[in-house]
Amino acid sequence: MTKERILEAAERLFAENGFEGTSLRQITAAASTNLASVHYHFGTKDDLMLAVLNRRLTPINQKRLEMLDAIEVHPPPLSAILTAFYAPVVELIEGPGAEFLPLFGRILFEGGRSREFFFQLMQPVASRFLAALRSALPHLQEEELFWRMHFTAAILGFTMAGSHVLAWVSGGKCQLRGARDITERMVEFSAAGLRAPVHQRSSL
Amino acid sequence: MTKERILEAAERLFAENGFEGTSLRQITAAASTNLASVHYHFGTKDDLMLAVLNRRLTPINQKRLEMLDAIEVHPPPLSAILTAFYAPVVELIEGPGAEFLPLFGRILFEGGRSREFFFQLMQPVASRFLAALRSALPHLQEEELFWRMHFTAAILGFTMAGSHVLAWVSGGKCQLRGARDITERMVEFSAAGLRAPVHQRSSL
DNA sequence: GTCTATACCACGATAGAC
DNA sequence: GTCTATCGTGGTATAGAC
Repeated sequence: MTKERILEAAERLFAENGFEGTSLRQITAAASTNLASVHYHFGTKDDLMLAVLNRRLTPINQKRLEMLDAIEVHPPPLSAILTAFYAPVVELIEGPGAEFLPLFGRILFEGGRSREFFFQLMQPVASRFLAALRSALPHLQEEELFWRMHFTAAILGFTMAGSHVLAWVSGGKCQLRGARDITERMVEFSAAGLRAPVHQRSSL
Repeated sequence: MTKERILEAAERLFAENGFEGTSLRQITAAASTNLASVHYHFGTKDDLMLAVLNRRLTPINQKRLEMLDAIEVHPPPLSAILTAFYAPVVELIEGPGAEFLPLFGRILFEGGRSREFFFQLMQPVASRFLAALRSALPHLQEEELFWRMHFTAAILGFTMAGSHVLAWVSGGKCQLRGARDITERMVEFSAAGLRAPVHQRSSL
């Protein structure tokens, strides 16, 4: 299927060179098709980007909600909530979706329509997880919870999108092992951060 | 000074639209000069980007090392180390460097020469801070320390580069207050994460 | 040092044959 | 559905007057 090949090539090239940094000519060459086929199947370059994003993110978000619903302890333990949030993304590194990962963080910074669309796809996930976190951390004020949820997302985004950062920080000594290992490290760190005692704020 | 005006305009536009997404024509128009002056003062578009990066990052890193050296308690407390790492960046939000912040994270994801250059500028800072963290957290294995330093950097990068993420997570309810407030929240969260107990890893 | 003018090329998009 | 051919725009970079 031509459409599928275009999606595959676009995913890889957008991840490598960014949206503006990738031309439709590169994409169609990599997909062994012609320039016009992109417009036939997707409309514009923008729409192609949204299709690439949607193809990976929708199944991930479904899995996240399934994992959240599958937690049987009530109120759900913090580590289970975080695992449900992290694991479906981290698992991509072991499968065919690995090409997508650098895009994951990039979209948040590149702005444009893809960022809006990203947030739109994330909305049901965000509200469900915020509710779960609220029940696991009832003592946290709403604003504090937002900040800490933000930090929690940061850890995922940076780790997935920027493996080169880790490679550099560690001087190459630190490599990505299995998805389980990474998820555990992220859950450990962010669970502790979410549970950190809140000091009084010094300034307004 | 034409050179200064170009740097100013380039910083803002790169931050808004990315490197590939910004044209020299946009930059020279915003700087009220002509297309050729960029090549006269900086050489290529690439070199201009490096100049923009260097102008902000070098003073920040100097201040970081000064703050680290100024800690008088030994071994240095974790919160003081983290404050020295975070504060010089966060303080930009209150000054003229605020335009630069979105670039900060973007560079890590956009790749290219600017990322290499970024790491090069960060190298002395990274080794000094890793040493300080090692002395504050002597029980952590080297690999664990690298991961957690990575998460610590993630929190800074995401918060600085992606204020829209926080705005969205909170539905606009959560706004950026002063630099002190933000730094404290980041220090609290990451200090707890760095101190989290290490469980045995399940997989290799 | 700073400008105008322009060379030259790659871009996204489209029309129309097959 | 897929192709070739082409349009118009805007990209980086440069030559040469002032």
